[in-house]
Amino acid sequence: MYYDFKEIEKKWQKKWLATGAFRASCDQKRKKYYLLEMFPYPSGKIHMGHVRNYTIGDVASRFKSLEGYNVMHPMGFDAFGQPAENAAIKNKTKPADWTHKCIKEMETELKKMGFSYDWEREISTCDSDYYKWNQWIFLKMFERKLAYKKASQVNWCPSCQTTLANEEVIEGGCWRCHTKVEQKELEQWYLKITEYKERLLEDLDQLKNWPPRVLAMQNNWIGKSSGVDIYFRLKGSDKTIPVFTTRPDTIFGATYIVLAPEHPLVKDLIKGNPQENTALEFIKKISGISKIVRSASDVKKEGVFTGSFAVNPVNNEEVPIWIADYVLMEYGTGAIMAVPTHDQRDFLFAKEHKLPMRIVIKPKDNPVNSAQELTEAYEGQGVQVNSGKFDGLPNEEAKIKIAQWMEEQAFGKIKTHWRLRDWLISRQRYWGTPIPIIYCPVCGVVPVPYQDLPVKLPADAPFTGEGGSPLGKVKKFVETKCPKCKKEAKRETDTMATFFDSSWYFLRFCSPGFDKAPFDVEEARYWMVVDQYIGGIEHAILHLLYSRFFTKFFQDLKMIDFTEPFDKLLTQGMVLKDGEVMSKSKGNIVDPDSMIKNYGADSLRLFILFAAPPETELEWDQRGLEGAFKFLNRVWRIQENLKNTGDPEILRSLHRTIKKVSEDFAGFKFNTAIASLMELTNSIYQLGCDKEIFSKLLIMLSPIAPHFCEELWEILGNKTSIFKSSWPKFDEKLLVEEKVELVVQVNGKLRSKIQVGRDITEDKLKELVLKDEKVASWLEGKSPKKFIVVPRKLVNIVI
RNA sequence: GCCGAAGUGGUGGAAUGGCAUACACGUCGGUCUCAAAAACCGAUGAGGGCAACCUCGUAAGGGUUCAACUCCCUUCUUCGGCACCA
Repeated sequence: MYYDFKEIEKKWQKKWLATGAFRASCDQKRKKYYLLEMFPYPSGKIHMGHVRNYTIGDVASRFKSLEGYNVMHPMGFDAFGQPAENAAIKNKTKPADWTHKCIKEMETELKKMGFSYDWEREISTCDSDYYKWNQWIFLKMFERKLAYKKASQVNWCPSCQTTLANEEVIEGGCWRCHTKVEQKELEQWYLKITEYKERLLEDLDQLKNWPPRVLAMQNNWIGKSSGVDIYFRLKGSDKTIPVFTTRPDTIFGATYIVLAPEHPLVKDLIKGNPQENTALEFIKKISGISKIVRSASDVKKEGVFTGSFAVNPVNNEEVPIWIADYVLMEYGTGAIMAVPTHDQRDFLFAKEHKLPMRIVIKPKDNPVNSAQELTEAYEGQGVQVNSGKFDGLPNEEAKIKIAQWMEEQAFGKIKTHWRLRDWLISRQRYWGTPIPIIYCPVCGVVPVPYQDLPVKLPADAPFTGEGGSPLGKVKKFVETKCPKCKKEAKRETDTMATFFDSSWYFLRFCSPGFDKAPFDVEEARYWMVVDQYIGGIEHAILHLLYSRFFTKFFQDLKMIDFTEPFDKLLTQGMVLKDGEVMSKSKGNIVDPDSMIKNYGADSLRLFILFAAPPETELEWDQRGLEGAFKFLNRVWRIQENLKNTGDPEILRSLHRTIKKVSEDFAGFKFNTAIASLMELTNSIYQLGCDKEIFSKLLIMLSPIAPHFCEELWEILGNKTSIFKSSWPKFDEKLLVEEKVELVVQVNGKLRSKIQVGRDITEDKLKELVLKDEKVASWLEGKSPKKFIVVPRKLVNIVI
C-alpha cells in the first residue's frame, strides 16, 4: 500500500493557509532572512522550470526558518506584457480579465506544490497600486534628467509592432518572438543607465556570491575599454578627425586611417576627388546590408580610398584616409587609425589593398625585421622601435607614457569608451504602465503632478496588434488638460517596458500595501538586502542589470543605504527532456500537474532536487520520480515499525547525517543531502529505530517533503507543526568512532586495510602495519624508506 | 578572437590532495506468489584469473607530490556570453 499523498497534501495546504503559517513580519530582535525567487509571468500554468526554481527556494526558506531565522518568502506576478494582449486579441477578451484569470490559476498551481509563501504580500504589477509607483519612479528620474526623450535609430520588432531595448535583441532577433529586428528612426523615452556605468561595473566586485558567468556577462555588456582619442588633422584643412585606440603604443605604426561609411565627414572628404563615384557607390552598397550580415566575422573586409589625406600628429606624416565596412559608427569615434603590423584586421586589409606597413613593436625573442616578412600581425608584448623618443621602452610602459605625452601635446585625449547604451523604455503597446507625461502646445513636455498619480490605464482600448500605440485611439485617455496652464493637452500614449516593473519589485515586497512611496523605508531597512535570489540564467543581463541600476538610483534618493540588491544569486539549470529544453513546439513538455496527481507534490519536489545539483541542467526521468516516491513510502513504513529503544550504531549514523545535511543545505547541495538521508533511511530500515531518532530524520526531510513530514509528525503525537520545531543539532562526541579502518598503501597503491583504535600511536601503528600479511608480501623483505601517516585515514609505505 | 563554465560507469551524478564511481536509475540473479505487481536480499567500471588476487581506468599529453578526478603547464571537445569593439 502507498501512503495517501492526495489527502495528506490537501489537508496540510489547507491548514497552512488557515493558520497563516508563513506570514512574515518585521521583528528587530530576530535575525531576518529574505529569500526571493524571480516572480513569474502569469501564463496560467506552471512548468517544470517554475517547479525547479520555486522548490529550490522553498527548501532553503523552510530550512532557514527551522534554523530560527525570521524568513520572508514572498510571491507575486510580473503581470504586464505582450502575451496578455496577444491572448486578448485571439480570444476577444480584455487583457486585464485574461491576466487575472491566469493569476488565479497559477496561484492554485503554486499552492498545490506546497510552497511556503507569505500570500499576504502578493503583488501584481498590473494593479494600479503597483504601477502608480512605476510612474512615481519615472517622474523622479525625469526630474533628475535620467528619463529623457530623444529621436534616434531604434530597434523595432515588426512582429510585436514595438520598439526593443538593446538588451532585448538577441542575435539580431526579438528576444520574445525571434523575428529579425529592424532599425527605425523614432522619438522615444530612454533611461540614462549610462550615468551609472562606472558604479554598475565597479560594484560587480562586491558580488562575491554571484556565479562567475553572470559577472562575466554583465562585465561584457557594460564593455569598458580605455584608450586615447587621437586627433588626426585633415590635410589642407583645419578640421580634425578623432580616432579611438586602446593601443597608443602603436601610434608610430599608423600608416592609414579608416572611417565608417556613415561617418559625417566622409562626404566632404570625397567631394571633387577622382574617387568620389566609387566611394559613393561603396557607401550605398554598405548601407543596403543589414548590421547582422555586416558584422558576421567571416565576411571579407571591403573598403575604398577617399582621395584625401590626414596628418599623424606625432610625426606629421601624411596618411591616406579610407572608408571600410569593418569600422562601425556606433563604437568609439567611428574612425580608427590602422596599424597593420600589430592588428590582424588592419593587416588583412593592408595586404588586400597594398597599403604600407611599419613595425613599431618587436618581441624579445625571434624578432622580425621587415614588415614584408610578416604573415600575420604581431599583437603581443615587446619593445618599442621606430617610435621616436620612446624607442627601447617595453610597450606596456610606452602605452601609458605615449598617452600622457599626447595629452600634454594636445595630440589627443585619454578616453574611455563603453558598450552600454541608454535603456529605451517606451513601448507602443497597451498592456503596460502609462508614461506619466503630458504634451502641451504651450508648455511643452509636462510631467504629471505626483498628486495626480496613478495615470490609470483605460479599461478599453481598440488594440488589434496592427501598429500604433493603442492608447492613442482612446480619446478619453489622450485628451486632457495641461497641469501648468490648464489648456487642452495630450497624454503620452506609449507604455513602459515591463522590465521597468521588475526592476524594483523586491523592494515592494517589504511593504506591499504602502501608499506613501514605492516602499516603506523602515521596512526595507529591516528586510533588505535580498539574502538569496534564485532564478534563470536568461535574466543574467536584462533584469539583474536594471535592478542594480534602480537600486543605485534609490540609494541616490537616500531611500536606502546599500548599493547592491541581491547578496547571493543562484541561477538554476534548465529542465530537459531527452537532452532538449522542454517546449510546446517540440512537444516534449512534462506537465507538473499530472505528476502531482500521480505521485504527489512531495515526490516531485524530492526528485527534482535529487536528480542534479541546482545550477546544472536536469534531465527529466520518469523512473527517477518513481524512485523518489518509493523512498517516501519506505520512510512511511519505518513509522509503522518503530521500536522502543534505539540502536547505538543508528544514533551515530544519525549524528553524522545531521552534520552532513546541515552543511549541504547551507550550501544548496540538496542532491547530496538527500543521498545521505537515504543512507540513514536504509540503515534504519534494516536495524530499526525509536521515535526520537525518527523525529529528527523527519525534521531534516521536512523542507523537501513538507506535507509528508507534517503528517508523520502528527501521527507521532505532536500537536504543533513540524515547522515550529527546530533544526536538530549533532553531538560532536557521537561522531567519533572508537575503532577506525585504516587504508594501507604501498607506494601509493591500496594494498590492505586494518582496524585500529582511533588514538593509536604512530610506533604501534607502524608495528601493526608491518606485521600485516598482505603488506609483508609487497615489501618482500625490503625495509621501508618512508612511512606516511594521515591520522584515522591512511598509511602509506614507500619502498 | 576575448571572457566564463564544464568534460568521471549503461544513465543522473558523488568525491576539491589520501579507498575513484557514494546515493539513485537501469540491468541481471534470487526470496515471496498459482501468477504478476509491490516488497525484500544480492551482483553490477573494463580486462585477466578456478581462486586469493592482479593490471588498467576520471577528455588527451606532460609536470609537482609518498599520494592527483582534485594543484601546475600544454592540447582537444562541449556549452554559454560578448565581438570586424579599434
